[in-house]
Amino acid sequence: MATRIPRKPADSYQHGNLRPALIQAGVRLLAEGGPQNLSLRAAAQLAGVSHAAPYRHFADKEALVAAIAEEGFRLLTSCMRAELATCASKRLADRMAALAVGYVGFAVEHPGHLRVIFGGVIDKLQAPESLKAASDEAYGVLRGTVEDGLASGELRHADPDELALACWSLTHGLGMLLAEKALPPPLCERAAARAMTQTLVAFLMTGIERR
Amino acid sequence: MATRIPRKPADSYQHGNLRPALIQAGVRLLAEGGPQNLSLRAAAQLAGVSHAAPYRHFADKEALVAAIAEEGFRLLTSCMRAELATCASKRLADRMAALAVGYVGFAVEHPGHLRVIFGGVIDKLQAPESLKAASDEAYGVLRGTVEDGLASGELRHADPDELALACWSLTHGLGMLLAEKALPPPLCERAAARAMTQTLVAFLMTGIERR
DNA sequence: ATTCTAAGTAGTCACTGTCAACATTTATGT
DNA sequence: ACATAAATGTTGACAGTGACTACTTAGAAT
Repeated sequence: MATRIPRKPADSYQHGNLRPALIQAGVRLLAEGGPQNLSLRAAAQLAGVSHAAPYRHFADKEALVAAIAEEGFRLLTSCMRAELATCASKRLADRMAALAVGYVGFAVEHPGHLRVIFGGVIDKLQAPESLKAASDEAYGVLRGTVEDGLASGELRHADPDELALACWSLTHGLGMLLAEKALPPPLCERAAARAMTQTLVAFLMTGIERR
Repeated sequence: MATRIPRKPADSYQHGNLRPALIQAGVRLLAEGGPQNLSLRAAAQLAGVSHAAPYRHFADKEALVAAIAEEGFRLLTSCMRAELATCASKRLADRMAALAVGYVGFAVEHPGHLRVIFGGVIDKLQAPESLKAASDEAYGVLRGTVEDGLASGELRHADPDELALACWSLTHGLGMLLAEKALPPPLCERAAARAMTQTLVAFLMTGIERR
């Protein structure tokens, strides 16, 4: 249960990889027990270093949380891009479904990151610039796909931000509910979640496609 | 900023209303600073009692959180019911929009409750029975409306749970994003949020209505 | 009026975030 | 090569927090 996060050299004084190891440990603590389960000391212990070592890499706890959030956004972006890449179809509906599958997959497989990003743990108003950039890039993937759909005439004429928000909301809501296990367990299986995501996105797409 | 929560008698030894006062204080702490900002001691201070007084009313911090969650579900249910009640139309699309407006209104005006319910703060697996009941009742409002729509033929033939989940996901996602201020500020205004909710639900309804 | 009980207080312990002082390893300049 | 600086990690300390126990007080019951 309490697997150590390996340090590079066998048992040297220096860890060699402490920063990423702390992030990884933090994510695990988050995923296992929610926001209150995340402590710098516990993360340090998981990484196999002393309780004050984290301060060589993070100014304070908030900085660690921000780093987790940033990694989360990058992960989210890459999950969406990966699904888009494996989507052979050029149809917008299929591409939107792929995007959503990537998003939901991220939510289910990285609940720790998700909680940090959307659980009120970070103060978005005073977040570092790099975090906002990572966030914008994730939204950009969605926004870009919607714009493609508008350009190709597959989407009905409407405010692109409204269309994007509709997809985002649906997908985000489903992802959150799955990650929080607010839905019946069978639905939380990977395959079931994937199928459900495609079904729900199809519902929405029918509503916003050009007729 | 730190308004005291009033006690019944002027300055008596007994508070008289400590339990609800602590819940109220907890909600405020949650809403202001996220899950890590909630502490029993801070709540006690807001209520104007000593640090151990809460233990006369709550077994531990988790019990306070559970009480907040339960109140949250009841609030959510009543917000949805209230909007449904003021909805004159019998059209399913209008009723679903009203439901969503109630849900989103709850999210925006009670972010503290929302975070407790859906922020991984409580362990849903070992939550008290009353909490599950309150949760089921909230879902029941949505589920009931969907069933009405199926019965009246306004909804296309599909699994009612899938249809309900589509509405729930969209609404929940929008509510979460608004509550977390992940969307541009103008959208977080009450009127703007209401309009956006109606727009997005209309998108979805077009997709799941019978044609 | 006396007594009983619910409600609040004080004190304590373990854990957490944070900082400062010290130690060790690695990198750098000559 | 060697001395020295910078980076990284450790130890120890302090205040704030959750949680528990023992004590005190207000208010109701008899």
